[in-house]
Amino acid sequence: MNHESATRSSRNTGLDRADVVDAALALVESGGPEALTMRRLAAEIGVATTSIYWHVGGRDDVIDAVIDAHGDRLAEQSPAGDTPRQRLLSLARHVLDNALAHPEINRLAERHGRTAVMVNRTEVAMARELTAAGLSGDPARDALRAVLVAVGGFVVVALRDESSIDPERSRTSMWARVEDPAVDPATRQALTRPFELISLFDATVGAIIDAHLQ
Amino acid sequence: MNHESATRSSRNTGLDRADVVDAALALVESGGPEALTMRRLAAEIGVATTSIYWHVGGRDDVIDAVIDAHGDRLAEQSPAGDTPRQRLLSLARHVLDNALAHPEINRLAERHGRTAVMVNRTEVAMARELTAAGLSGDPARDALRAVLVAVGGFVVVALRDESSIDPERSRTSMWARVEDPAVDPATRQALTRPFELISLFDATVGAIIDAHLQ
DNA sequence: GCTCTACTGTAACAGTGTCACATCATCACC
DNA sequence: GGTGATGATGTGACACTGTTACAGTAGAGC
Repeated sequence: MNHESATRSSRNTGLDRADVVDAALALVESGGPEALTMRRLAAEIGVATTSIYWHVGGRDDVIDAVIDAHGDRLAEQSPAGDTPRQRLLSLARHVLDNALAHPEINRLAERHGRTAVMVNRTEVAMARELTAAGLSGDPARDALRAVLVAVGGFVVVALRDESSIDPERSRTSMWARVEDPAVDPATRQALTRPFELISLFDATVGAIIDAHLQ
Repeated sequence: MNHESATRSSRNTGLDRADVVDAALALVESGGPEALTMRRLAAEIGVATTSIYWHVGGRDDVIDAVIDAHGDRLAEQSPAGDTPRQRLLSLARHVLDNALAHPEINRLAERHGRTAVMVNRTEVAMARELTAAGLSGDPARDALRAVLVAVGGFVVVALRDESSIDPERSRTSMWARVEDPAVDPATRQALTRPFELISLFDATVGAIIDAHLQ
Protein backbone atom coordinates (compact mmCIF):
# COMPACT_ATOMS: atom_id res chain seq x y z
CA MET A 1 0.00 0.00 0.00
CA ASN A 2 2.63 2.56 0.93
CA HIS A 3 6.02 3.10 -0.53
CA GLU A 4 9.09 4.20 1.52
CA SER A 5 11.01 1.40 -0.08
CA ALA A 6 12.11 2.58 -3.50
CA THR A 7 12.78 6.29 -3.40
CA ARG A 8 14.59 6.31 -0.06
CA SER A 9 12.39 9.34 0.62
CA SER A 10 14.96 12.10 0.17
CA ARG A 11 12.51 14.67 1.42
CA ASN A 12 11.21 12.89 4.41
CA THR A 13 10.07 15.92 6.39
CA GLY A 14 8.73 13.78 9.18
CA LEU A 15 7.00 10.62 10.30
CA ASP A 16 8.83 7.39 9.73
CA ARG A 17 7.18 4.00 10.01
CA ALA A 18 9.41 3.33 12.99
CA ASP A 19 8.14 6.42 14.78
CA VAL A 20 4.61 5.17 14.48
CA VAL A 21 5.52 1.73 15.76
CA ASP A 22 7.46 3.16 18.70
CA ALA A 23 4.61 5.43 19.70
CA ALA A 24 2.10 2.62 19.33
CA LEU A 25 4.25 0.35 21.48
CA ALA A 26 4.45 2.97 24.19
CA LEU A 27 0.73 3.59 24.02
CA VAL A 28 -0.15 -0.08 24.41
CA GLU A 29 2.41 -0.67 27.13
CA SER A 30 1.06 2.15 29.25
CA GLY A 31 -2.65 1.96 28.61
CA GLY A 32 -3.43 -1.48 27.27
CA PRO A 33 -4.79 -2.49 23.88
CA GLU A 34 -7.80 -0.19 24.21
CA ALA A 35 -5.52 2.82 24.46
CA LEU A 36 -4.25 2.22 20.94
CA THR A 37 -6.65 4.31 18.89
CA MET A 38 -5.69 5.91 15.62
CA ARG A 39 -6.54 9.39 16.82
CA ARG A 40 -4.60 9.07 20.05
CA LEU A 41 -1.65 7.56 18.23
CA ALA A 42 -1.62 10.42 15.76
CA ALA A 43 -1.93 12.99 18.54
CA GLU A 44 0.96 11.38 20.42
CA ILE A 45 3.21 11.74 17.40
CA GLY A 46 1.87 15.17 16.61
CA VAL A 47 0.47 14.39 13.19
CA ALA A 48 -2.87 14.00 11.47
CA THR A 49 -4.67 10.69 11.77
CA THR A 50 -4.63 10.10 8.05
CA SER A 51 -0.86 10.28 7.89
CA ILE A 52 -0.70 7.02 9.79
CA TYR A 53 -2.96 5.43 7.21
CA TRP A 54 -0.57 6.62 4.55
CA HIS A 55 2.61 5.42 6.21
CA VAL A 56 1.68 2.12 7.79
CA GLY A 57 -1.97 1.45 7.04
CA GLY A 58 -5.04 0.82 9.14
CA ARG A 59 -5.23 -0.20 12.76
CA ASP A 60 -4.60 -3.86 12.02
CA ASP A 61 -1.45 -3.00 10.15
CA VAL A 62 -0.24 -0.91 13.05
CA ILE A 63 -0.91 -3.78 15.42
CA ASP A 64 0.93 -6.23 13.17
CA ALA A 65 3.89 -3.89 13.07
CA VAL A 66 3.88 -3.51 16.84
CA ILE A 67 3.80 -7.27 17.33
CA ASP A 68 6.57 -7.76 14.80
CA ALA A 69 8.73 -5.22 16.57
CA HIS A 70 8.10 -6.83 19.91
CA GLY A 71 8.84 -10.25 18.43
CA ASP A 72 12.26 -8.92 17.45
CA ARG A 73 12.98 -7.94 21.02
CA LEU A 74 11.83 -11.35 22.21
CA ALA A 75 14.14 -13.08 19.74
CA GLU A 76 17.18 -11.30 21.12
CA GLN A 77 17.19 -13.41 24.26
CA SER A 78 19.34 -16.47 23.75
CA PRO A 79 18.71 -19.77 25.49
CA ALA A 80 20.59 -20.77 28.62
CA GLY A 81 21.67 -24.24 29.70
CA ASP A 82 23.93 -27.07 28.64
CA THR A 83 21.52 -29.75 27.46
CA PRO A 84 18.95 -29.33 24.69
CA ARG A 85 16.27 -29.99 27.29
CA GLN A 86 17.48 -27.13 29.47
CA ARG A 87 17.80 -24.82 26.51
CA LEU A 88 14.32 -25.68 25.25
CA LEU A 89 12.85 -25.01 28.65
CA SER A 90 14.81 -21.78 28.84
CA LEU A 91 13.35 -20.62 25.53
CA ALA A 92 9.88 -21.47 26.73
CA ARG A 93 10.52 -19.52 29.90
CA HIS A 94 11.60 -16.53 27.84
CA VAL A 95 8.17 -16.46 26.28
CA LEU A 96 6.43 -16.64 29.64
CA ASP A 97 8.74 -14.07 31.25
CA ASN A 98 8.14 -11.81 28.29
CA ALA A 99 4.40 -12.08 28.79
CA LEU A 100 4.78 -11.19 32.46
CA ALA A 101 7.11 -8.29 31.69
CA HIS A 102 4.99 -6.87 28.87
CA PRO A 103 1.47 -8.00 29.64
CA GLU A 104 -0.33 -5.40 27.59
CA ILE A 105 1.49 -6.12 24.37
CA ASN A 106 0.92 -9.82 24.87
CA ARG A 107 -2.72 -9.10 25.52
CA LEU A 108 -2.84 -7.18 22.26
CA ALA A 109 -1.31 -10.10 20.39
CA GLU A 110 -3.67 -12.51 22.13
CA ARG A 111 -6.73 -10.50 21.24
CA HIS A 112 -5.74 -10.51 17.59
CA GLY A 113 -4.63 -14.12 17.42
CA ARG A 114 -1.09 -13.06 16.65
CA THR A 115 0.82 -14.75 19.43
CA ALA A 116 2.09 -17.31 16.93
CA VAL A 117 3.54 -14.53 14.81
CA MET A 118 5.19 -12.97 17.84
CA VAL A 119 7.06 -16.13 18.79
CA ASN A 120 8.08 -16.94 15.20
CA ARG A 121 11.76 -16.47 15.87
CA THR A 122 11.67 -18.28 19.17
CA GLU A 123 10.07 -21.15 17.30
CA VAL A 124 13.10 -21.44 15.06
CA ALA A 125 15.43 -21.37 18.05
CA MET A 126 13.46 -24.21 19.58
CA ALA A 127 13.67 -26.21 16.36
CA ARG A 128 17.45 -25.87 16.54
CA GLU A 129 17.47 -27.42 20.00
CA LEU A 130 15.25 -30.26 18.86
CA THR A 131 17.67 -30.99 16.05
CA ALA A 132 20.51 -30.94 18.54
CA ALA A 133 18.56 -33.41 20.67
CA GLY A 134 18.40 -35.80 17.73
CA LEU A 135 14.71 -35.34 16.98
CA SER A 136 13.60 -34.74 13.40
CA GLY A 137 10.61 -34.83 11.10
CA ASP A 138 7.08 -35.23 12.36
CA PRO A 139 8.08 -36.16 15.91
CA ALA A 140 10.13 -32.95 16.13
CA ARG A 141 7.23 -30.95 14.81
CA ASP A 142 4.85 -32.49 17.30
CA ALA A 143 7.24 -31.83 20.16
CA LEU A 144 7.61 -28.20 19.12
CA ARG A 145 3.89 -27.69 18.73
CA ALA A 146 3.08 -29.37 22.03
CA VAL A 147 5.55 -27.19 23.90
CA LEU A 148 4.29 -24.01 22.25
CA VAL A 149 0.67 -24.87 22.89
CA ALA A 150 1.36 -25.44 26.57
CA VAL A 151 3.36 -22.23 26.78
CA GLY A 152 0.45 -20.43 25.16
CA GLY A 153 -1.87 -21.81 27.80
CA PHE A 154 0.34 -20.53 30.59
CA VAL A 155 0.62 -17.15 28.94
CA VAL A 156 -3.14 -16.88 28.79
CA VAL A 157 -3.39 -17.71 32.47
CA ALA A 158 -0.60 -15.28 33.33
CA LEU A 159 -2.36 -12.50 31.50
CA ARG A 160 -5.76 -13.19 32.95
CA ASP A 161 -6.94 -10.07 34.68
CA GLU A 162 -8.65 -11.40 37.80
CA SER A 163 -9.57 -7.90 38.86
CA SER A 164 -11.97 -7.54 35.95
CA ILE A 165 -13.86 -10.66 36.97
CA ASP A 166 -16.70 -10.68 39.42
CA PRO A 167 -14.98 -11.81 42.66
CA GLU A 168 -17.82 -14.22 43.31
CA ARG A 169 -16.80 -16.14 40.24
CA SER A 170 -13.05 -15.88 40.32
CA ARG A 171 -11.15 -19.12 39.86
CA THR A 172 -10.20 -19.48 43.50
CA SER A 173 -13.25 -18.12 45.30
CA MET A 174 -15.69 -20.34 43.47
CA TRP A 175 -14.07 -23.29 45.20
CA ALA A 176 -14.98 -21.87 48.57
CA ARG A 177 -18.61 -22.60 47.76
CA VAL A 178 -18.18 -26.05 46.27
CA GLU A 179 -19.51 -28.77 48.55
CA ASP A 180 -19.15 -31.99 46.65
CA PRO A 181 -18.71 -35.14 48.74
CA ALA A 182 -16.87 -36.73 45.83
CA VAL A 183 -14.16 -34.08 46.03
CA ASP A 184 -11.55 -34.47 48.74
CA PRO A 185 -11.87 -31.59 51.25
CA ALA A 186 -8.13 -31.01 51.24
CA THR A 187 -8.23 -30.69 47.46
CA ARG A 188 -11.10 -28.29 47.62
CA GLN A 189 -9.21 -26.26 50.19
CA ALA A 190 -6.08 -26.23 48.06
CA LEU A 191 -8.07 -24.98 45.10
CA THR A 192 -9.15 -21.88 46.99
CA ARG A 193 -5.51 -20.86 46.98
CA PRO A 194 -3.70 -19.68 43.83
CA PHE A 195 -1.06 -21.96 42.39
CA GLU A 196 2.62 -21.28 41.79
CA LEU A 197 2.70 -20.27 38.14
CA ILE A 198 6.42 -20.54 37.47
CA SER A 199 7.06 -23.86 39.16
CA LEU A 200 4.00 -25.45 37.57
CA PHE A 201 5.17 -24.08 34.24
CA ASP A 202 8.59 -25.66 34.62
CA ALA A 203 7.10 -28.97 35.71
CA THR A 204 4.50 -29.12 32.98
CA VAL A 205 6.61 -27.98 30.05
CA GLY A 206 9.44 -30.11 31.34
CA ALA A 207 7.17 -33.14 31.36
CA ILE A 208 6.08 -32.47 27.80
CA ILE A 209 9.65 -32.13 26.62
CA ASP A 210 10.62 -35.33 28.37
CA ALA A 211 7.70 -37.18 26.85
CA HIS A 212 8.97 -36.30 23.38
CA LEU A 213 12.71 -36.74 23.96
CA GLN A 214 11.98 -40.14 25.61
CA MET B 1 -28.60 -3.14 39.40
CA ASN B 2 -31.85 -4.78 38.31
CA HIS B 3 -34.44 -6.57 40.34
CA GLU B 4 -36.53 -9.54 39.04
CA SER B 5 -35.56 -11.44 42.14
CA ALA B 6 -37.87 -10.34 44.95
CA THR B 7 -41.25 -9.51 43.48
CA ARG B 8 -41.49 -12.53 41.18
CA SER B 9 -42.63 -9.96 38.62
CA SER B 10 -46.34 -10.78 38.50
CA ARG B 11 -46.85 -8.40 35.65
CA ASN B 12 -43.96 -9.29 33.41
CA THR B 13 -45.36 -8.04 30.10
CA GLY B 14 -42.33 -9.09 28.14
CA LEU B 15 -38.59 -9.48 27.92
CA ASP B 16 -37.06 -11.92 30.30
CA ARG B 17 -33.40 -12.11 31.13
CA ALA B 18 -33.37 -15.50 29.46
CA ASP B 19 -34.72 -14.04 26.22
CA VAL B 20 -31.83 -11.62 26.09
CA VAL B 21 -29.29 -14.34 26.75
CA ASP B 22 -30.79 -16.63 24.13
CA ALA B 23 -30.79 -13.92 21.49
CA ALA B 24 -27.24 -12.92 22.39
CA LEU B 25 -26.10 -16.53 22.14
CA ALA B 26 -27.66 -16.87 18.70
CA LEU B 27 -26.14 -13.60 17.58
CA VAL B 28 -22.65 -14.59 18.64
CA GLU B 29 -22.94 -18.09 17.28
CA SER B 30 -23.94 -16.85 13.85
CA GLY B 31 -21.89 -13.70 13.48
CA GLY B 32 -19.03 -13.88 15.93
CA PRO B 33 -18.29 -11.67 18.92
CA GLU B 34 -18.38 -8.52 16.82
CA ALA B 35 -21.99 -9.18 15.86
CA LEU B 36 -23.05 -8.81 19.47
CA THR B 37 -23.88 -5.13 19.66
CA MET B 38 -26.46 -3.72 22.01
CA ARG B 39 -28.47 -2.18 19.21
CA ARG B 40 -28.52 -5.31 17.11
CA LEU B 41 -29.38 -7.43 20.10
CA ALA B 42 -32.29 -5.15 20.96
CA ALA B 43 -33.50 -5.14 17.36
CA GLU B 44 -33.36 -8.93 17.25
CA ILE B 45 -35.61 -9.18 20.29
CA GLY B 46 -37.79 -6.34 19.06
CA VAL B 47 -37.22 -4.00 21.95
CA ALA B 48 -35.45 -0.74 22.71
CA THR B 49 -31.75 -0.82 23.44
CA THR B 50 -32.18 0.57 26.91
CA SER B 51 -34.47 -2.26 27.96
CA ILE B 52 -31.48 -4.57 27.85
CA TYR B 53 -29.63 -2.27 30.19
CA TRP B 54 -32.58 -2.48 32.54
CA HIS B 55 -32.91 -6.26 32.49
CA VAL B 56 -29.35 -7.53 32.38
CA GLY B 57 -27.02 -4.54 32.33
CA GLY B 58 -24.31 -3.31 29.99
CA ARG B 59 -22.52 -5.24 27.31
CA ASP B 60 -20.11 -6.89 29.71
CA ASP B 61 -23.00 -8.17 31.78
CA VAL B 62 -24.64 -9.61 28.68
CA ILE B 63 -21.40 -11.34 27.76
CA ASP B 64 -21.00 -12.76 31.25
CA ALA B 65 -24.54 -14.09 31.09
CA VAL B 66 -23.92 -15.67 27.69
CA ILE B 67 -20.78 -17.38 28.92
CA ASP B 68 -22.54 -18.61 32.04
CA ALA B 69 -25.35 -20.07 29.98
CA HIS B 70 -22.92 -21.77 27.66
CA GLY B 71 -20.98 -23.10 30.64
CA ASP B 72 -24.17 -24.79 31.78
CA ARG B 73 -24.51 -26.57 28.47
CA LEU B 74 -20.87 -27.62 28.66
CA ALA B 75 -21.40 -29.04 32.15
CA GLU B 76 -24.16 -31.34 30.96
CA GLN B 77 -21.74 -33.66 29.21
CA SER B 78 -20.63 -36.39 31.55
CA PRO B 79 -17.22 -38.05 31.36
CA ALA B 80 -16.70 -41.38 29.63
CA GLY B 81 -14.30 -44.13 30.51
CA ASP B 82 -13.56 -46.62 33.27
CA THR B 83 -10.40 -45.31 34.87
CA PRO B 84 -9.99 -41.83 36.39
CA ARG B 85 -7.33 -41.17 33.80
CA GLN B 86 -9.71 -41.92 30.93
CA ARG B 87 -12.47 -39.88 32.51
CA LEU B 88 -10.16 -36.94 33.10
CA LEU B 89 -9.01 -37.02 29.52
CA SER B 90 -12.62 -37.33 28.41
CA LEU B 91 -13.56 -34.20 30.35
CA ALA B 92 -10.64 -32.34 28.83
CA ARG B 93 -11.76 -33.48 25.39
CA HIS B 94 -15.24 -32.17 26.08
CA VAL B 95 -13.78 -28.72 26.52
CA LEU B 96 -11.83 -28.95 23.28
CA ASP B 97 -14.75 -30.44 21.35
CA ASN B 98 -16.96 -27.70 22.70
CA ALA B 99 -14.53 -25.09 21.44
CA LEU B 100 -14.55 -26.68 18.00
CA ALA B 101 -18.34 -26.97 17.97
CA HIS B 102 -18.98 -23.45 19.21
CA PRO B 103 -15.95 -21.49 18.12
CA GLU B 104 -17.51 -18.06 18.24
CA ILE B 105 -18.74 -18.31 21.81
CA ASN B 106 -15.37 -19.61 22.86
CA ARG B 107 -13.76 -16.74 21.02
CA LEU B 108 -15.98 -14.37 22.92
CA ALA B 109 -14.97 -15.91 26.22
CA GLU B 110 -11.33 -15.85 25.17
CA ARG B 111 -11.44 -12.20 24.24
CA HIS B 112 -12.86 -11.31 27.61
CA GLY B 113 -10.66 -13.59 29.69
CA ARG B 114 -13.65 -15.60 30.80
CA THR B 115 -12.69 -19.09 29.68
CA ALA B 116 -11.99 -20.02 33.29
CA VAL B 117 -15.53 -19.04 34.25
CA MET B 118 -16.95 -21.07 31.41
CA VAL B 119 -15.27 -24.30 32.50
CA ASN B 120 -16.08 -23.81 36.18
CA ARG B 121 -18.36 -26.81 36.36
CA THR B 122 -16.06 -28.99 34.32
CA GLU B 123 -13.36 -28.08 36.82
CA VAL B 124 -15.40 -29.60 39.62
CA ALA B 125 -15.99 -32.75 37.62
CA MET B 126 -12.26 -33.06 37.09
CA ALA B 127 -11.61 -32.61 40.79
CA ARG B 128 -13.93 -35.55 41.43
CA GLU B 129 -11.85 -37.76 39.19
CA LEU B 130 -8.64 -36.67 40.87
CA THR B 131 -10.12 -37.59 44.21
CA ALA B 132 -11.13 -40.96 42.78
CA ALA B 133 -7.56 -41.39 41.58
CA GLY B 134 -6.30 -40.92 45.12
CA LEU B 135 -4.80 -37.48 44.62
CA SER B 136 -5.56 -34.75 47.13
CA GLY B 137 -4.40 -31.37 48.41
CA ASP B 138 -1.82 -29.29 46.61
CA PRO B 139 -0.75 -32.09 44.24
CA ALA B 140 -4.36 -32.48 43.12
CA ARG B 141 -4.69 -28.75 42.62
CA ASP B 142 -1.50 -28.62 40.57
CA ALA B 143 -2.64 -31.55 38.44
CA LEU B 144 -5.98 -29.89 37.80
CA ARG B 145 -4.40 -26.55 36.95
CA ALA B 146 -1.80 -28.09 34.67
CA VAL B 147 -4.43 -29.99 32.71
CA LEU B 148 -6.66 -26.94 32.38
CA VAL B 149 -3.81 -24.72 31.29
CA ALA B 150 -2.81 -27.17 28.58
CA VAL B 151 -6.41 -27.53 27.45
CA GLY B 152 -6.63 -23.73 27.30
CA GLY B 153 -3.59 -23.65 25.08
CA PHE B 154 -5.13 -26.15 22.66
CA VAL B 155 -8.37 -24.23 22.63
CA VAL B 156 -6.55 -21.07 21.68
CA VAL B 157 -4.83 -22.87 18.83
CA ALA B 158 -8.07 -24.49 17.71
CA LEU B 159 -9.78 -21.13 17.58
CA ARG B 160 -7.00 -19.36 15.78
CA ASP B 161 -8.38 -17.97 12.58
CA GLU B 162 -5.59 -18.54 10.09
CA SER B 163 -7.58 -16.85 7.35
CA SER B 164 -7.29 -13.50 9.08
CA ILE B 165 -3.51 -13.72 9.12
CA ASP B 166 -1.30 -12.56 6.31
CA PRO B 167 -0.53 -15.86 4.50
CA GLU B 168 3.11 -14.87 4.31
CA ARG B 169 3.31 -15.06 8.07
CA SER B 170 1.07 -17.99 8.85
CA ARG B 171 2.45 -20.60 11.19
CA THR B 172 3.16 -23.13 8.49
CA SER B 173 4.22 -20.96 5.57
CA MET B 174 6.87 -19.12 7.53
CA TRP B 175 8.76 -22.39 7.79
CA ALA B 176 8.97 -22.60 4.04
CA ARG B 177 11.36 -19.66 4.15
CA VAL B 178 13.49 -20.75 7.07
CA GLU B 179 16.96 -21.83 6.04
CA ASP B 180 18.82 -22.60 9.17
CA PRO B 181 21.61 -25.20 8.90
CA ALA B 182 21.11 -26.01 12.59
CA VAL B 183 17.56 -27.15 11.89
CA ASP B 184 17.10 -30.60 10.41
CA PRO B 185 15.62 -30.28 6.87
CA ALA B 186 13.09 -33.01 7.58
CA THR B 187 11.95 -31.10 10.64
CA ARG B 188 11.66 -27.89 8.70
CA GLN B 189 9.67 -29.72 6.07
CA ALA B 190 7.37 -31.23 8.66
CA LEU B 191 6.75 -27.80 10.14
CA THR B 192 5.36 -26.51 6.86
CA ARG B 193 2.51 -28.98 7.33
CA PRO B 194 -0.20 -28.53 9.93
CA PHE B 195 -0.24 -30.91 12.87
CA GLU B 196 -2.96 -33.27 13.99
CA LEU B 197 -4.72 -31.28 16.69
CA ILE B 198 -6.74 -34.04 18.32
CA SER B 199 -4.05 -36.68 18.54
CA LEU B 200 -1.49 -34.19 19.83
CA PHE B 201 -4.06 -33.07 22.37
CA ASP B 202 -4.61 -36.60 23.63
CA ALA B 203 -0.89 -37.27 23.79
CA THR B 204 -0.02 -34.04 25.54
CA VAL B 205 -2.84 -33.91 28.06
CA GLY B 206 -2.40 -37.63 28.66
CA ALA B 207 1.27 -37.08 29.42
CA ILE B 208 0.44 -34.33 31.88
CA ILE B 209 -2.11 -36.50 33.65
CA ASP B 210 0.33 -39.37 33.83
CA ALA B 211 3.03 -37.12 35.22
CA HIS B 212 0.77 -36.22 38.12
CA LEU B 213 -0.80 -39.62 38.76
CA GLN B 214 2.70 -41.18 38.74
C1' DG C 1 7.72 28.88 -14.81
C1' DC C 2 5.49 24.39 -14.54
C1' DT C 3 3.95 19.63 -13.31
C1' DC C 4 4.03 15.62 -10.73
C1' DT C 5 4.59 13.13 -6.63
C1' DA C 6 4.72 12.60 -1.71
C1' DC C 7 2.61 13.81 1.99
C1' DT C 8 -0.65 16.25 5.37
C1' DG C 9 -4.90 17.98 7.12
C1' DT C 10 -10.29 18.68 7.16
C1' DA C 11 -14.39 16.86 7.50
C1' DA C 12 -17.39 13.58 7.19
C1' DC C 13 -19.72 8.65 7.46
C1' DA C 14 -21.33 4.91 9.85
C1' DG C 15 -20.91 2.64 13.58
C1' DT C 16 -20.09 1.66 18.82
C1' DG C 17 -21.46 1.61 24.34
C1' DT C 18 -23.86 4.21 27.58
C1' DC C 19 -26.99 7.17 30.01
C1' DA C 20 -30.31 11.13 31.37
C1' DC C 21 -34.81 11.73 30.76
C1' DA C 22 -39.68 11.46 29.48
C1' DT C 23 -43.21 8.24 28.87
C1' DC C 24 -46.26 4.34 29.37
C1' DA C 25 -48.69 0.45 31.83
C1' DT C 26 -50.04 -1.77 35.53
C1' DC C 27 -50.69 -2.50 40.27
C1' DA C 28 -51.84 -1.02 45.48
C1' DC C 29 -54.26 1.78 48.14
C1' DC C 30 -57.52 5.41 49.70
C1' DG D 1 -63.28 5.78 40.79
C1' DG D 2 -59.18 8.38 41.53
C1' DT D 3 -54.12 8.72 42.72
C1' DG D 4 -49.62 7.66 43.24
C1' DA D 5 -45.94 4.34 43.12
C1' DT D 6 -43.29 1.18 40.56
C1' DG D 7 -41.67 -1.53 36.85
C1' DA D 8 -40.57 -1.25 32.16
C1' DT D 9 -39.90 1.03 27.76
C1' DG D 10 -38.57 4.33 24.30
C1' DT D 11 -36.17 9.01 22.62
C1' DG D 12 -32.44 11.19 21.90
C1' DA D 13 -28.16 12.51 22.82
C1' DC D 14 -22.87 12.24 24.12
C1' DA D 15 -18.41 10.87 23.35
C1' DC D 16 -16.07 7.79 21.22
C1' DT D 17 -14.28 4.41 17.44
C1' DG D 18 -12.01 3.07 12.39
C1' DT D 19 -11.94 4.64 7.92
C1' DT D 20 -12.01 7.33 3.78
C1' DA D 21 -13.14 11.07 0.13
C1' DC D 22 -11.23 15.13 -0.81
C1' DA D 23 -8.66 19.45 -0.68
C1' DG D 24 -4.50 21.34 0.10
C1' DT D 25 0.89 21.98 0.49
C1' DA D 26 5.92 21.36 -0.06
C1' DG D 27 9.55 20.07 -2.70
C1' DA D 28 12.03 17.69 -6.71
C1' DG D 29 12.80 17.42 -11.72
C1' DC D 30 12.32 19.65 -16.08
